[in-house]
Amino acid sequence: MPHPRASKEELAAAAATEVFSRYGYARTTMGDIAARAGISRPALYLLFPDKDAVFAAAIRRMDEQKHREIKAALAGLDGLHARLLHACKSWGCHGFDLIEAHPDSADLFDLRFPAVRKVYDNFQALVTDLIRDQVRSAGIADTPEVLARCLVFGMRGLRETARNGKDMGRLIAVQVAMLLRSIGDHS
Amino acid sequence: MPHPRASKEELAAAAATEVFSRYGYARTTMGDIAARAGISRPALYLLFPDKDAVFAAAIRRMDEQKHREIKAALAGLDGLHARLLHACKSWGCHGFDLIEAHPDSADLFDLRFPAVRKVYDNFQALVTDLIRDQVRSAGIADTPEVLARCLVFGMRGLRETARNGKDMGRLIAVQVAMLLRSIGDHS
DNA sequence: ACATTGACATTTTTCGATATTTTGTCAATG
DNA sequence: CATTGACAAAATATCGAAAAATGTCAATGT
Repeated sequence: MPHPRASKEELAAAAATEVFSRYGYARTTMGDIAARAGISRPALYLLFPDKDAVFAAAIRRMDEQKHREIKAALAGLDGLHARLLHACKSWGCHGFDLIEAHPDSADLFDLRFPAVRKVYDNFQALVTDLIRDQVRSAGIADTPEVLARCLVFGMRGLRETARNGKDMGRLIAVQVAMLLRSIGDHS
Repeated sequence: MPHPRASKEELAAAAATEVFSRYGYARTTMGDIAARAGISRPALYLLFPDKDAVFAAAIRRMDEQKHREIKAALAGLDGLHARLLHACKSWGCHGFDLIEAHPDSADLFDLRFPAVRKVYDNFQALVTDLIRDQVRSAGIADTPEVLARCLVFGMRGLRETARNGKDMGRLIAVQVAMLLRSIGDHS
């Protein structure tokens, strides 16, 4: 038997995701998470070594779910442009609405957390995979990785500058279009 | 007589630039600035209505000087690629070294200050002017303004992520190259 | 008259000492 | 053996007093 249908860690991480999303990192206690998970606080410490580990698990959980959503949607889309555009809009615009809704949850985007940095790295990897073939075939000097990284930079700067702005989708579209033109894609 | 060679406001702004650059916004007092300018604190209030106005003047001063530097250097460069690359590297890498050297001066980059937002807007305008002709002639759907904005977003995200990283110059170069390829420039 | 400033009231920030909360780890329990 | 009540250490919140900074004005000097 590989794993129960939902491991205890998974259940606790799910509870943590809810509480962290609602109150942010600083304002949620291990007691809150344990209560939401229906276990005692020491039991939570048996599942994770410390609060940071719970946080990392919650972030990873959210990230994995978002990537599953994106990849499922991508399967039904044709053309690099449509696929990249959907990935970026889904990740950048709608990806973290729940989190950003709460003003105290800005710490969920603090790059000082390794788990948060990994969210950006994962998205960069996703973009890299999407554009790799086109970059190779177009004979671009820069690698797909570094081009993807530039796009993520742009989306991060955009998020900082135009947080919750409603033209965020349009600006992401321009960034995507720029990247695609720069690698010779016209799909 | 239009203006004395250096108005009192200008002298005070120069003093403010020094002190703000060294200690950041929060940790410099009107007394510090007045002392540096060699005037009394009430005299400083005669020149500017409040601390924010002094801050705005200092930022504007720095920004204008950096733009003068960039434009002077641009006059000696040929080709859009060389010109845009120099502008971006100068602005993004070396532009605010002095300020960023001090760990307490992060507030100098806080977008909540209108004067700081204007720094980004001014740089966006500079980039827009540089690329306008090429964008027009290449028949790109997006405007030069919005393309320049994307580049500024990217540089802002880069600054957040890779603060003081020594590969910042290279990443800026990639962003510049991406933008130029996307508008069909190969200079 | 006019530019300048010492001195003041008000607001903001800092500080320190105390109380509360939270974390992480047991030995005890069922 | 899985679970938890209870504990010590550390972090954080609280709060009143002290210090500092802001913005203003009447007084000063030229």
